[in-house]
Amino acid sequence: MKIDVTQHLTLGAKRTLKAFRLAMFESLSEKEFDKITVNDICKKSEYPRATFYNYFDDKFDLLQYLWSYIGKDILDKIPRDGDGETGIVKIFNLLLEFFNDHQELLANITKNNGADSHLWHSMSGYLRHEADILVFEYCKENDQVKVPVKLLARFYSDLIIAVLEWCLFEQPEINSETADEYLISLLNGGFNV
Amino acid sequence: MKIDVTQHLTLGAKRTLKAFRLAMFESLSEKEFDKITVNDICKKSEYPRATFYNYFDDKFDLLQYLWSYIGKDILDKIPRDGDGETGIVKIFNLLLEFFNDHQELLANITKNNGADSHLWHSMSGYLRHEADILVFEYCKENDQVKVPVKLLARFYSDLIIAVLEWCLFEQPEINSETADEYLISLLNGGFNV
DNA sequence: TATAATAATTGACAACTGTCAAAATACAAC
DNA sequence: GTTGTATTTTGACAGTTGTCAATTATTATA
Repeated sequence: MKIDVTQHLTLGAKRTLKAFRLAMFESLSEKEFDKITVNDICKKSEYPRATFYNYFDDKFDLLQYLWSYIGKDILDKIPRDGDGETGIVKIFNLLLEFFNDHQELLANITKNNGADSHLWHSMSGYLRHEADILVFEYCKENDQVKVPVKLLARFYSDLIIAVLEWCLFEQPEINSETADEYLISLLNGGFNV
Repeated sequence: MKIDVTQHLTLGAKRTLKAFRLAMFESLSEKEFDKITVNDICKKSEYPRATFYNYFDDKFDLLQYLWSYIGKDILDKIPRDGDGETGIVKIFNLLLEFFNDHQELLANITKNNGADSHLWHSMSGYLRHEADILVFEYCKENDQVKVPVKLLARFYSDLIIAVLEWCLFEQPEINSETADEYLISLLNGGFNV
């Protein structure tokens, strides 16, 4: 990203960002990500290529920005002051709920691409990163563990994404109670249940 | 990959594959992956671009092939008939040992790129995939778990890669006993130790 | 509202990408 | 060895990428 979207943005910048965001989102429902070119985005948004590169490094960068824009909705709902296991389950449930409420977004991702697509990897990478930051806050308090806190947080965010992926792609008809059971089972170690 | 390297290869094909493999490996120690172009690889290997595209889809594809070629060494050492927890620790130890024995490879990866680089993601993605297949075999036997076997295997392979990454990038001076402790702690759930 | 400073937009450029169909080479059967 | 077939190699092409320095528009201040 060439500019800092957390800083104050002029009207023009907001307008341009919005146009690129929408163009990418629309393109994603039309063809697979690999086939989308910066030219496509520019034709759709009616901006010349050079303008695109004033804002983004490349199309991957725009995608990342799109996720973070969409993701704001989820992140705002998550309580900052959770406690360990409960907090993790909470984050997981909010993510699962988010995708249930945004079927058309999930459809876009799955449409021309599977769970192995660059598209999902990009989105799940973003979610994992955000989850990692939150979980780290939860773990910090807990100092009677043998494992470094940063590693522990990574472990939990990996787990959240793994179960989320399972629910979205392998078992879409799953109910949220079973999903939570899976999560908690793994949280307590798989072989020793 | 445009050809099937598991089938019989002619002398010419082997020669060409080797040239590209070595060119990529050498390039990786010279500059960061993002900066390496297909042209660079072709200049180094003394083949025209079109020949490159007869074998690989793009430079990412060549990289993937390079990992699988290098990875053969590790995979061959891993026992196919492990049992649950012990098997997972065994895989982890072999991976850690492999990187200790191949410092120069790890140096290449780390040189112009961190743990967040495309380079390491590509390699760890390959290792995770291979670990997943092996772990799945280990888990299949165990039918008293509440969680789907495929999800369980994914969970364990994620864990192996997470601890491996920790050892290689965050705590390179770690001894293998502590590393195993971390792994086993997480294997039994983090909060409940 | 006039002005200076700042930010956004632009077309043109050189380099890189991936794909042909044609040419050259290697291979197997006789 | 010669022949015909299959594979490998090749140069040339059209399209895409990312970067300039120059131009235009927008903003804040007087």
